[in-house]
Amino acid sequence: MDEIVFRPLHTVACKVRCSSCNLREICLPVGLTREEMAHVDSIMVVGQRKVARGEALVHAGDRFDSVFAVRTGFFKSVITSSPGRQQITAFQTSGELIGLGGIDTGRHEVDVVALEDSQVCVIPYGELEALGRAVPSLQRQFHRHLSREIAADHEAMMQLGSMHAEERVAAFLLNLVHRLETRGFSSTSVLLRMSRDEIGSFLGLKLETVSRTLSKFQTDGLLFVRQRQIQITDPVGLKQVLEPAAA
Amino acid sequence: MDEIVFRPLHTVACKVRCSSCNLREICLPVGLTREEMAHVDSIMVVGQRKVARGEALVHAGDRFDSVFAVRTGFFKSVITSSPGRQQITAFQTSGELIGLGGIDTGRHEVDVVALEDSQVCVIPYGELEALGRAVPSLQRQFHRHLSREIAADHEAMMQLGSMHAEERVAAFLLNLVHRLETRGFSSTSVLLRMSRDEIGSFLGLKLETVSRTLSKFQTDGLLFVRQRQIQITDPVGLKQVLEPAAA
DNA sequence: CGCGAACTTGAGGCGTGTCAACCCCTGTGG
DNA sequence: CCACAGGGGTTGACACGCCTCAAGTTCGCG
Repeated sequence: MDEIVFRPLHTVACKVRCSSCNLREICLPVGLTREEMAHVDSIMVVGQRKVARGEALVHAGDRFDSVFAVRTGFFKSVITSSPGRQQITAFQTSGELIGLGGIDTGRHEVDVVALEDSQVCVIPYGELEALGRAVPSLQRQFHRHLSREIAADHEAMMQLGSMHAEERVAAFLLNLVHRLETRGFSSTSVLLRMSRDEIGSFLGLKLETVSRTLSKFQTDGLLFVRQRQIQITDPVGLKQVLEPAAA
Repeated sequence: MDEIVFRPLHTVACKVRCSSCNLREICLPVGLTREEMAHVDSIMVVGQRKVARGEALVHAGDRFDSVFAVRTGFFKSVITSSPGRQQITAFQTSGELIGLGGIDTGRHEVDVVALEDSQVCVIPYGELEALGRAVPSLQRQFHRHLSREIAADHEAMMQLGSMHAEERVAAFLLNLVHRLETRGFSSTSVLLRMSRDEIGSFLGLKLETVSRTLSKFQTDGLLFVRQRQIQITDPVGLKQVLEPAAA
């Protein structure tokens, strides 16, 4: 009811430059030369958008015309088929691209919701395509991002299809911590941005099972849990949860 | 022990032309004009390769330098993490691309195995990239294929994460039949190319559960099963398995 | 300070996994 | 042409992991 009313609903027409972004080593333009990045900056109009916690960045069914790169914050992508049936397909954080599943049909296939106040770059897909033709290494990086999402989805399928609850939760935590570590955060301490229910939706488990599993890990001395704050005390032990029969 | 010995292990250096391929309306070059397709034919060296039933097209860890388009036959893509833990991530048939998950790392992440004697086009990735720059609509189609795989993986995650056994099997059959229908096959009759065990691996179920579920569908009058031959007698009923509470 | 949402923990039920026996189909060799 | 072997498929009995339902606690936010 307050400031939300005044915030524009769509893209802020404020130009953002990749070359001066602190995510340039993680995000779309990884590995571009200074000149290439300057070229990208000069041609591609990248807008910026803020999304408040709980708000949707895109809705399923929306026309697809841009991909989004997370600058700051945390998002979930949720697919809904039959009413009531929902599945979180990914959690995205800084430097990760959102909306890639919509290129094919021209419509977004997921709802994307901010889990905390966040900021994204809005990258018009048409411009990205055109610029990819002019800057091969940008094209290459875009393809790598698409491919990375495919490989990540396969890993998620592996977890959903062939792991027990403890293994799924362990894999989830290790994956999350690893991604955060790449971004300069602690490798042993995480503040979860998502609820137990959301973790469960991603892992194909109920929230109670997630909660119980975290409690068990604490009992087993692998980590400390206090609500959404997690401190991993035995990273090796946590990895061993994934090894079927350790020596 | 017979002719297999004489079949070259790698790509047959035989040029294949997209323009004269009967899959051109389904495969990578969908929607290209006659001129564009001629251009593609003249530049891109697409090899061909035969893969016998049970043989691997690629192994996980292999250097990635080509994507493959299925011409004829059927494949499974299997990801293996910890020894013993396996997950089939997809079944591919004619017109579908294989190996897209390997672009990012430069190594294939899956084993791809033929489920019947098959033929693929070998599309060198470097050439595809270059040609995409020259032919925008080819680039667009390639992106759409990448995006389609992402969306398909999300659908698979939805099945694995939030459906019961009956729903998964029904969704699997409907998806399979739909894809085959697009290729001109019957929408009610399928000859499964994969074993119960392989279906189970894809769906996150045990082979016994797959078998039981198919039997139950038969008892319920939705279909006839005889080994790998399936005749869908009540397509509407089968779809209703996916609707939580039908009227 | 108090309400509601999120989380934890317990008890019991159900769906799918496990283990095992049997059947069917195919291919092979006598 | 039949016997046999073997892999794939079916079916049953039972076990167990996760879900369901429910009560109680903690935390965050207005």
